[in-house]
Amino acid sequence: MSDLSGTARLLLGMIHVKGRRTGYDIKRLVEVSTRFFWAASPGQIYPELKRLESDGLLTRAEEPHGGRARNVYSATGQGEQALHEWLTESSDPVFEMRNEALLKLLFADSLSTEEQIEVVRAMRVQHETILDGIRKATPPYGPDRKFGYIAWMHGLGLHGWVVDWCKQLEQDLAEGRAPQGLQGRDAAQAR
Amino acid sequence: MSDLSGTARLLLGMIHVKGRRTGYDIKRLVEVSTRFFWAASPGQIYPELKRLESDGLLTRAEEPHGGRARNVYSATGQGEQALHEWLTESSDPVFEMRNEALLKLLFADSLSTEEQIEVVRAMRVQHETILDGIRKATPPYGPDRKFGYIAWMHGLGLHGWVVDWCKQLEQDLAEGRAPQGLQGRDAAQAR
DNA sequence: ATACTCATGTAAGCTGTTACATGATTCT
DNA sequence: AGAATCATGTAACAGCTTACATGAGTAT
Repeated sequence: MSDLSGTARLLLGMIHVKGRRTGYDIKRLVEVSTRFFWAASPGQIYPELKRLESDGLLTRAEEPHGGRARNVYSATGQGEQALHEWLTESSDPVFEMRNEALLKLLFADSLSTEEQIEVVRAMRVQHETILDGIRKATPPYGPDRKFGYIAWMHGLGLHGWVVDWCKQLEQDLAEGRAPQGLQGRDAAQAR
Repeated sequence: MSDLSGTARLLLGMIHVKGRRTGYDIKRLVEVSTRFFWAASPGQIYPELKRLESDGLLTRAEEPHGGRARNVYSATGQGEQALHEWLTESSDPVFEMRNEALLKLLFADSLSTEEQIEVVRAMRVQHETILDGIRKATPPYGPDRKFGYIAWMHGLGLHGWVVDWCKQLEQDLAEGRAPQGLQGRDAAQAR
């Protein structure tokens, strides 16, 4: 299994697909691309870049812009190798979710119908906001970056699905209909 | 905003919908229900139960079973109130995801087609496994626990969607077809 | 007898966020 | 002149997992 930290995977991957970058570049890239499925804060990015340099996976070039310091990192052969090992390793990938709206929903039986609908509405709005964030980040990926586009489409599809699910539930709750209506639809869909 | 910790929300909610429980009960409930969207380990559950007791949100009853210690926790009025406040508060709920397979996919352009397909396959298998876990936990929720059923259906639908998405992508990659085929389908779906 | 489940907890350590600190450059 | 952006970092803290430790009851 790969001994790269989560942040290291992100950094090596970013530098691999985007070319030599500064910590600040990567911070911005994360904000518009991986944020919703692999977050990283500056407090992690900068120290991890240093660590990867001292481990020989990255090299650093000082390229100040005027009097402003600037460290541009590139992958070494060892770094590229570590990246490829991680990408092709067969241990199961991390998948974690923290979904507070869904947790509220799980405990929502004793709420009033209005309060229940409000929980679902908040959940929908949240995923609509994420959807907007993804749409804004229209991937500049050409034919050489097919997978940037694929990952982007995945985000649209996934959060779009959730938004539709919420809308359906909001309707069912508002019309006092038991969400058995969901049963047929989703059971078939989820098979 | 609620000052309850993430684990506190889970514990109060569980005790609210399931009635008085031990830490061990809750640990098992988490394993079969919230695990995939709100995890909690024993190392968090036991200390947090104590904390909630000393904060007056839970009461503890010692009910040893033979020589085996057993602490059964119930919600106090204050605890129920804190739960209701959390459920109805309007600050945006936590939503976080960590999806390593998707991160790999984002960086997969330089892999061979076989390696690319393997990444997607691993992703699919992972969500199929989660789907199995959810299905096994068939919710015993009656008409008084409608939302247990709703949350369960959400899990089936969501992970089912991902599995279908992976299958489609696997096919497209295997057939050398550019996943433009996805474009029409998902763009419409995601609207 | 042995293994599994019930039951409770602690300690070490890793990961990650938030907030802060600093200062230069560029845009309005 | 002032605000926003570029650019790098640190320190304190919160959250969570893993591994360990302990022991009683129950099923095979």
